[in-house]
Amino acid sequence: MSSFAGRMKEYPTLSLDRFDRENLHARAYFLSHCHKDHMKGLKGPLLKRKLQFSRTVRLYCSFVTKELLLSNPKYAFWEEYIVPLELESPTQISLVDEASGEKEDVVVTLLPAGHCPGSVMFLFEGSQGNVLYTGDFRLAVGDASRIEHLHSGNRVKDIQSVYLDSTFYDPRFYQIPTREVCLNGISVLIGNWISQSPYHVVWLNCKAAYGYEYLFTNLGEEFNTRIHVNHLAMFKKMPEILSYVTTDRRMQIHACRHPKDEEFFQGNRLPCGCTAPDGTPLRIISIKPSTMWFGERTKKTNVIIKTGASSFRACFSFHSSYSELKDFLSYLRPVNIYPSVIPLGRTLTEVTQMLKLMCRNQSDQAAFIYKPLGVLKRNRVQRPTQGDTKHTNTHTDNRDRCSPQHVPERTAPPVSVEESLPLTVTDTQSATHNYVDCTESNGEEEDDDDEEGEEHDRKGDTKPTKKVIKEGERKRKETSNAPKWEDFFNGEMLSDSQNSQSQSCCSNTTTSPSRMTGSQTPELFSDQEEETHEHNDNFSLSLSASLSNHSSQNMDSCLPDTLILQPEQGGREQGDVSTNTKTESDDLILPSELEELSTSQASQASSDFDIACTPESKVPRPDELSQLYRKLASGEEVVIRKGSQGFA
DNA sequence: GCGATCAGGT
DNA sequence: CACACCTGATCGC
Repeated sequence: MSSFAGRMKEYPTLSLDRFDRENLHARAYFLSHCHKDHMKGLKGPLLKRKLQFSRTVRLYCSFVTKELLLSNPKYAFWEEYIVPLELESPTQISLVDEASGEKEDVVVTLLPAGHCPGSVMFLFEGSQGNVLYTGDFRLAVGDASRIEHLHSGNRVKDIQSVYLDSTFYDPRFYQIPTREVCLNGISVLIGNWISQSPYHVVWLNCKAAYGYEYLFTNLGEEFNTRIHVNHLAMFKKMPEILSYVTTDRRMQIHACRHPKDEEFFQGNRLPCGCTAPDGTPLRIISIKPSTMWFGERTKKTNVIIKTGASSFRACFSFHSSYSELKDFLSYLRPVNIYPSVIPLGRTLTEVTQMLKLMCRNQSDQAAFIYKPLGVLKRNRVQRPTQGDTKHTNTHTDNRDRCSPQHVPERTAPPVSVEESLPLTVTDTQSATHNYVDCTESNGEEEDDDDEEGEEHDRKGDTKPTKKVIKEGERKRKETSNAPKWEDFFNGEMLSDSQNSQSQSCCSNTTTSPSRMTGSQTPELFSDQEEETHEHNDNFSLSLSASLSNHSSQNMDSCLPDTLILQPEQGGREQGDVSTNTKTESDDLILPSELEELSTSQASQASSDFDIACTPESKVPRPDELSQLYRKLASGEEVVIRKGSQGFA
């Protein structure tokens, strides 16, 4: 939860995501997204009063955030004070002190944050340097390089400070399966259930917060259905969402919530009722999206975990993992990094210390510390990235992004045109008009033209950036001026790299915890019921969450995600569980287990790092192995390194 | 009576 | 595995 006080050192006259206390005196407000912990004071009477007496104070946010905010009557009074801005459209804002008339200009650019619909990061460029406030965000490894406005020409902008969503800035949260991987796991689980009969339904036990919408849209698309939800009104101007949700409860996928007594409706009860219109009892499984993370030494990332007879937890994260954050920061290399969240069990000092390592003047040190991991992991996988899931494009270069040493001094790898994000000239103009409206002044649309062009990347050289963008804009799907929740999806589309890098250390195996080699970290895999349940095959499947384009389960197919579904137990609550949806079952387990074993073996079972082999050594090939076996069997002398156990 | 804050729950 | 949110108790105005 954000503990950001609302103000940045460089531009203390504006406030972000906090609207109480000192922030009451701000000259401009910014709301990164519509979550309550970023809206403190936003409906306060003091602020309301201030607005009524002010001619210049406005709230800046994305169109989608505006829409969501105003859908709540408590914030309706903001309507005339909100200035929605297009994504990726640098907009000059005058910060006016109404008492003295003193004025300071700053250029703000909204960047997609991938956290929830409408969520953005704010890039400020002005006399005090370039400052990035991330709000809450989830970007995948490599995404920073695709954000046009973080670049100037082919270089990374000189960022003075980053105000960071540090929710998971802790090695504990080293890895969180990518959005696509998680989505895929959920899809498989749902597909296997609802295909059994029209009475098999799924309840997505989502929190009352924005951020699950992409789940709904993707599932809706995949299963050609709508998701049952309680309210639609907030999405009325967002057809991309609206077309996948409904208040009709005769759906097989639900994300509805009961107004009260949530605990009563846990497990396999459906908030909107447990029987079909014709009276037939529904067969319900519940899926609770929740964050799951994995240590750096962990190969497996089970995106689905069974937590009860008919309940599951599915991996889902609104925030970037530790490795994603490190990638982001090592790409930008800001001078300062300020955490806006203190991860549980840590102190501000600790986090600040850790973040220092990612700051520019510490860069050598950071590289020294982290380089080995990146190098080793990267080297292991040679195959090109497998693009995965329907929303992913392939970017074979992503893997490189992983390691700090690939971050150029200050020059960014050129962002290819097709990867760049859109900015239409009209966007910019309309945004500028917004600005003009609220602080009477120059109506000219070129605010950046006459910037001092010297000092290379320093502040506000938006001009070159714009030029680059113009080339790229064609390639992107049309962006209209209409309010669109793509603010969010843009973020989504950025993360097309997926499976490759953030999990480059993984092999695609499916094993139960008990079968794991000693090197694993067992606590991560204590899948609640897993060990206690015997497989009764009623609903047992064990497969990769990313089935689509992994025809074979090669050792180096770097898909880590393993979907572990345990058999449906007895099912008396559901009345049953007739079925046998044993899909790709046990036969699949074996080969991968073997792989798992031999892989661990090769790395001496000490960790999941891709520890480099002894220079002369290599992983034995099958034929070599059988030869080895023969020798062993015949009693021939074979040199065996300490710790090797032979292949079971 | 209202808002802010905290504890406790999901 | 924690997120974002809700409710209810308490306190101050």
